[in-house]
Amino acid sequence: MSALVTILDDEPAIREMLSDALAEAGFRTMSFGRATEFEAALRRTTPDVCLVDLGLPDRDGLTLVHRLALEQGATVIIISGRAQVQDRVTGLELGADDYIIKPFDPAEVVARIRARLRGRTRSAPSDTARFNGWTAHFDRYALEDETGTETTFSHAEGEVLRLFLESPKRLITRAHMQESLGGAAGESFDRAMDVRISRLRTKLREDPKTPRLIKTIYGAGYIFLGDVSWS
Amino acid sequence: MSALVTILDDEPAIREMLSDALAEAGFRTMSFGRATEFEAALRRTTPDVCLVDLGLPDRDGLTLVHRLALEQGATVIIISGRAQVQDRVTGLELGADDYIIKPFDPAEVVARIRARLRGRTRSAPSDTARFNGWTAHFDRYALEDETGTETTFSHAEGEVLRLFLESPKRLITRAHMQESLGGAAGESFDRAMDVRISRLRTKLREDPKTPRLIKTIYGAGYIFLGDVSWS
DNA sequence: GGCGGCCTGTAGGAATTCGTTACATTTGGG
DNA sequence: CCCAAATGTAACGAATTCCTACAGGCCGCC
Repeated sequence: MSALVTILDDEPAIREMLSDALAEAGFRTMSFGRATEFEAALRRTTPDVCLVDLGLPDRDGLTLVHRLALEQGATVIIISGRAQVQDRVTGLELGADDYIIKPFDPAEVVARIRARLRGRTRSAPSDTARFNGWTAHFDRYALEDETGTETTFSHAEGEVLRLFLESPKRLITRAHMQESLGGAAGESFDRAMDVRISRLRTKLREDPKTPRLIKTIYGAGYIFLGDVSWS
Repeated sequence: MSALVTILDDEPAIREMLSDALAEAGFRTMSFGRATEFEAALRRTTPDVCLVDLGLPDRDGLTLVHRLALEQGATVIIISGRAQVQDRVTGLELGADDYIIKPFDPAEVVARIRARLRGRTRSAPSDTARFNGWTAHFDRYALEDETGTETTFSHAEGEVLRLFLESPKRLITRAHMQESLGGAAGESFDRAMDVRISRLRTKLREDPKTPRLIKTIYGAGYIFLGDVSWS
């Protein structure tokens, strides 16, 4: 599945230029002219990379970047006409992953997006993860207690657990989850996901009232708390 | 443990400028003027980030970048005087994580290194705020008492609380709040905000008669009193 | 083939979140 | 002091999510 890149810029010409170049490079794209539209879309899906113009009419761009990058853990590339070094430094320190100055060449934007996507999967694929006293062995579908007791989990449960462990402390939208789990565009596949998560919560011995590891964000998705280390 | 950054550049002045700036920023540094020295050092240590100048006397820089980035999995930032778009694109496509053009500002180099190190852990850093005996844990949606007792708050309540904590002791107009909370269309969204604040006040155990933290400014908006410190 | 067990999606009711409505209360101007 | 506008809050209801069955499918075993 190709990566999803969002474009947030108030100038239609720039949106079009970017989305053409990105589509030709093989990315899926979504364009927005206003921050509010963009934020509405974020409730339904999780982009792999967000291109954000700082000069927005309806919102302070830097605040948006901060929330995207630090609160939600998204990958953010700022595209801005402000070329001062100080602008770039503050943008990057607020959590942006890259900073591109207008006017730009679409080819460079594509190359920088690819660099960000590449860095994500560089770590060697491994199939055991430790988190908060638990150890998940994906090779033998077993979940190990802190006392060493093992419970097995099914393939479907493992898919959900892996998704959570690969993006801890980040919001995972239902749409993104549905896409990652190969969920056909089923109309009521939501319920199936609910059940998968419910069963996973049971195996993790979560208290339904106060979940410590898998937290529900009403109307948005889920977030996995817990400090994960792969090996 | 601070991160290790290597500098590979044939000009001593640039090496010194970079290593000074990086040391001041809290990194450990190692400088090299020739690729062969650098490669010898690589056999003994693994740097977190490698700064590489392309114009080296004893080796083709791009080949070195390619080997570093793709075969060894290192994080590479190219620093080059070659400013053409095509140079940047090929450098990034050969595996570099970033490309900085000479002349550069050391502050931007530091910011870009930090961005690379930050991107390594996909989990969002914990953001918590302390104020007047309370501790708000936005990552797990919990509000902690001065005695350590925790209450959870919902997503909507968290949005309001975050807005207050980001601008303490400043007037927050209803219009600004409405815009920040995404409520775009609703004309009678005012009531919704009132209710959100009411529920938040209940969780903060505010006495309705004498609010200590969230003060209402009749006809204008709200002010959050209290000394906030983020971490 | 038939039986039983495990996995997994579907269904429907319970529980939660949160905006809306309705009404009480407060504020500030005349 | 009176009134209209602004604000607080309880109660309701729509949307969303959780959970307990239940059914179909797949596999192994007799």
